[in-house]
Amino acid sequence: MANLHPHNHDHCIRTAIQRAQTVCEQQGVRLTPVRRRVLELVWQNHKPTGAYELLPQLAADGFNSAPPTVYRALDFLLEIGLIHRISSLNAFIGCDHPGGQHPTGFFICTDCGNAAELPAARLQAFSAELEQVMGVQVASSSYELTGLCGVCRLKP
Amino acid sequence: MANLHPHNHDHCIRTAIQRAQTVCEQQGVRLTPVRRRVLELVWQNHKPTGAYELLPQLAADGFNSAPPTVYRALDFLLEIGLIHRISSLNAFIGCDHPGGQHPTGFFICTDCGNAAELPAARLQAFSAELEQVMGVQVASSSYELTGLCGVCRLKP
DNA sequence: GAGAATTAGGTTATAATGTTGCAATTCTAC
DNA sequence: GTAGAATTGCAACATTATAACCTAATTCTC
Repeated sequence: MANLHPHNHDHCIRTAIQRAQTVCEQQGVRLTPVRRRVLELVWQNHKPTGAYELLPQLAADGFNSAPPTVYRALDFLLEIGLIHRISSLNAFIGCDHPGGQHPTGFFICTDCGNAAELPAARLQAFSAELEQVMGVQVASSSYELTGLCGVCRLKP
Repeated sequence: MANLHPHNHDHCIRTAIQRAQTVCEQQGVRLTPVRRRVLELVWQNHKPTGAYELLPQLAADGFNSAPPTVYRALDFLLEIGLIHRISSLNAFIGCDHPGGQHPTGFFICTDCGNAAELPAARLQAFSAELEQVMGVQVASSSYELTGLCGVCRLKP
């Protein structure tokens, strides 16, 4: 729930970038300037962010800013698990704990707009339970919840 | 898993429409010709169906077929829980067990394209578990899984 | 049953989101 | 340093969804 509460924002971004670099080195892929900048922007917004919101932000930095540029960067980041896509919002958000492939899951507060990643272990367990019960073989999954977060539910 | 296996298709559609009529009467809303036809088409396709796929199908029946017509009908059907929206596919599919509001959840086979609704009770339980653990209040939820269904995973 | 209020549908245009195809450039490995 | 691969630039286009405004149908109230 860390990201539903106030916190040191710059720190978030910096560590996210550092982790990204590590992951990219490990996987032998390139964190190019556009890709890095897109990742920074996604973390900077710190809320689910649409691809088209990133375009002007990229342009402001002197980067090329046509849709394919952003989508290619986002696809790359999705691919190696540095961000997630929240399809009910057509939006993207930084991954809390990149490194391995894990199921996507978010709670999205309808009041403040923040999104908190769901505990991967529980998602994994539930997915396994469903595989069992339904006799299927799960390849990917995404769970999206909306409602009021711990902070907003206590507001007047 | 009923709808991942061969079955009497016309029967599906007929019962879906009958249930829809009941639900609409109960809720005091109108199942107008366009709405009914859209629901029939969604069931007829029997796979997640995009709004724009419905347009020519509606046109063939002599109905008006502009995007707003279809979206209005789909919104109505969503509202009263007769269909679900699968946002990772931008598609719609008939609800197995309409009547009450319940969490949306589907397993989508990447091979045959069929979608099976997840057991609502388990979704409900998992959602409650997450509410507890995360201290949030859930208003809606949608779980979308992909992979191989029981039939397709046994194919060569 | 007349008239007001509500709900539903028709029509046109446009917004928002995402993709394709190809040429130019940059990087990597040898 | 050169061939091949990966990345980016660019222009056009495809898909999905909504806004705005008006007309028609239905329901409600008296």
